[in-house]
Amino acid sequence: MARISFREQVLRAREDAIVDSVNRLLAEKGFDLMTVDEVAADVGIAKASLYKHFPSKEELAGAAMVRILDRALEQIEALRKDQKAPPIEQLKAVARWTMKVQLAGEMPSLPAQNSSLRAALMSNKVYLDRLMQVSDLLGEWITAAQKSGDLNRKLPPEVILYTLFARACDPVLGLLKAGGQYGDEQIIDMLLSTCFDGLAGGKAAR
Amino acid sequence: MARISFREQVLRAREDAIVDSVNRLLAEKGFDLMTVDEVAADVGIAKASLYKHFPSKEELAGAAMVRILDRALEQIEALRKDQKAPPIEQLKAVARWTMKVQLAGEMPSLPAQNSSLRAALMSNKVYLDRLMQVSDLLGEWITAAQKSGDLNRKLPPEVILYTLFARACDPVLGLLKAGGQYGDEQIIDMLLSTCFDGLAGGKAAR
DNA sequence: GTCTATACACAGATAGAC
DNA sequence: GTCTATCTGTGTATAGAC
Repeated sequence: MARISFREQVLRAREDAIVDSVNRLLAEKGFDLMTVDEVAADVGIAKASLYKHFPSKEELAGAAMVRILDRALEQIEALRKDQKAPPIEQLKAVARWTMKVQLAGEMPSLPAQNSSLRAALMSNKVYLDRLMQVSDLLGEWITAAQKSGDLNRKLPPEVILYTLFARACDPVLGLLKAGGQYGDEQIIDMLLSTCFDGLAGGKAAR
Repeated sequence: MARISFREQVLRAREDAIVDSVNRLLAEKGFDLMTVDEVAADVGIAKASLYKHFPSKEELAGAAMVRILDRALEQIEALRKDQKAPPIEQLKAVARWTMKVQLAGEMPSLPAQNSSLRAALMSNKVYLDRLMQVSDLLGEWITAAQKSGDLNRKLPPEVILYTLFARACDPVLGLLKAGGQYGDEQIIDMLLSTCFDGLAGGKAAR
């Protein structure tokens, strides 16, 4: 491992703090409503200093996305080491983690519409790399679960993958949480049920 | 029915054209990225004229939402007259219609985060009224379908309702359409399957 | 009610001193 | 690399003539 100077450590720590703020603000207000001024204020530095670390608002968002994907990869790797569970359970565990993060207000979900943001992300190699890693790992579990019959064989794996990804920004989570009638675990259990067994109930309801 | 002057008819037609544009732009770029200038340009009138019809951007969005809810109510009423189908099939038909509208680029979905918009909608009586009407009608079908065992009895009706509403802004639709591998009907069939029977496949897969 | 022209606010990004 | 001060563009909303 390369040696890192003290100066660089401080720099890393600061950038980490920045990404922390961006992550939270992104989860709270979304990309369009988050302002760079807010980020700077939240970190406690001047806006111009922010721009020395990240060249644009889009890059800020990209860094936050890379980080959440890294956290996801950590989770996935940890699950892979506990080999005991079958693929379907691994997938449910990942989905559960995703929802937990969202309910905790730590899921930076981006609008699919903003074109400047999309362009920036699509040319962000690190982001694309992480996204592909996650997709590949989940893809393995998906095809395995389809082979064993735990997931519907008629569905293209792609569709299953997208559907799982979409759990990260499912508005139902927020609506139920805002309703205040259910605890986080309860909400997650219900949505896991609707996701894997459907509104009809599938295996579980009969 | 009240008599309507010619002048008023022209006014109505113009406002209809405005809401048309807002609806499409809202579906295309979302509330935050849609600008009033664009709307005006799209309708072909000056921005100041727009503001004579609607007092704010939020009201514009509200009008578009009222209209899509009215279209939904039309659909629902039409289905109610064809009494032949059981509640579960009625619900699927509504979900199918919702997805079709979204794929056609005519579903004005709003960000859950924008607070000024939320405030405006929550004090928009017409909007709230339509929303409640739709909720009530769907709620009847939901409880009936639960009674007959076609929908999971363990799920609170609220959760089912929200999940169905969420189909109107499901990002998976857009992703699959962008992929270009599947036709609209195919996409809708797959997502209807995952929605009601789950990723595991439920009744359908076995 | 429709227009042109403009006020006003604010956000992203930069300049330049330290 | 951090700051204060500023530039520049753009978006919502209005003024005021017709």
